[in-house]
Amino acid sequence: MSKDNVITQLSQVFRQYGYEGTSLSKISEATGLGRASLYHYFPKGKQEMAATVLDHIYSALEKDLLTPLQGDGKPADRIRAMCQTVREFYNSGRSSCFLDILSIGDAQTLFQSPIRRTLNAWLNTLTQVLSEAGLDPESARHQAENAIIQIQGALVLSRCLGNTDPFERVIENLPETLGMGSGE
Amino acid sequence: MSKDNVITQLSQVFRQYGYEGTSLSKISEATGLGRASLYHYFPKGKQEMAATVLDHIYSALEKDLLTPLQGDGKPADRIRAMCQTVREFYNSGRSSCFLDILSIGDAQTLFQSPIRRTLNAWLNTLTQVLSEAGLDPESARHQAENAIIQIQGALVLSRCLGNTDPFERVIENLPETLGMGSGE
DNA sequence: GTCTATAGTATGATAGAC
DNA sequence: GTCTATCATACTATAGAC
Repeated sequence: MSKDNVITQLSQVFRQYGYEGTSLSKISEATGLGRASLYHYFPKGKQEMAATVLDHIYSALEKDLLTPLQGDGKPADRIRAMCQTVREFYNSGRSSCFLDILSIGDAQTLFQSPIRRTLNAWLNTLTQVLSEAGLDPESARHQAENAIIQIQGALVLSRCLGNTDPFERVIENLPETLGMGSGE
Repeated sequence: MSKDNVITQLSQVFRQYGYEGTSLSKISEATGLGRASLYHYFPKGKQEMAATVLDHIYSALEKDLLTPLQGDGKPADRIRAMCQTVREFYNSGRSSCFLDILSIGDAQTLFQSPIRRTLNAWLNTLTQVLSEAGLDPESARHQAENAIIQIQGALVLSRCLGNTDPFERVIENLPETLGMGSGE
């Protein structure tokens, strides 16, 4: 069992149950490893597991979202590509966001710096793209925030209702919401 | 110590720590009651405590939000009143939403029906008001969803960033986002 | 109505065999 | 690298005194 494989399984448990709701027993069951075996990969225990997950999230964000967003296509095309990646990442609205989940309770204090780092990276990159598309700095920043607000809100609504329609609709309409319906 | 008083304290703990992150010790500390004393008010224990909180949320929503929304003023005025109530309820973005928090992990299964009941009541009432304002049924429903999506998303963003600005901005702009800037 | 005491279980973590 | 066995602690919940 490779560490990357373990982290992937780990992530799904944390994202579903949250930090305090995730027990080593649940992780043990999900990975097939005994509770004690997990300490081979994560000597500092549960806290290190969640921190590692957040680290992987940041890397994935950078690789699959931020780098493409900084590409050289039309801004509108890059935004559309982002929407597709976002849809896949959140499993069409069936999976929650780690940043939402891991910003609750004691986890908020424990992981606020990686959470803010990740969120700010996304916000800043989006702001830059929207600036390139012609928005003034303040509007660009606000629209970047609006995009993430809509994604997060749609995830919450879809989770509460047990229905992916709100998420799908938000993702579908996000490009034109940001003022890039078809052209640049 | 009245039961209503206990419920108020309870709510703050659940909303901050989530269902699994809330221990009877934390509740005991917040209320000043011994762990065992809590069973006098809630014989079925922790699960009944959270269920009671959700029940209170529903009542508060109905009384402070839905009834005013169904009043006889202009739709735009009623929406603006809702925004002010929402701002107070979420403590200007410093407090999380119970529906977000209690839809995670095992709590999702335990409380999905009161959560959906509450959310649908809000959505349906908002849809009705937006219909009165002249929107066709489909648009009214979508705009109602959009309002709640923006509120929930802004709460998540503000919580993650430790900054109430996004929430404040969303609430400020919500009326015009819904197409009722100043007039009808 | 609130308490002390405690039962029974689950938790995160460690030691050490293989 | 994975395991069994175990520790110390925290948890939810209950019994019963006052």
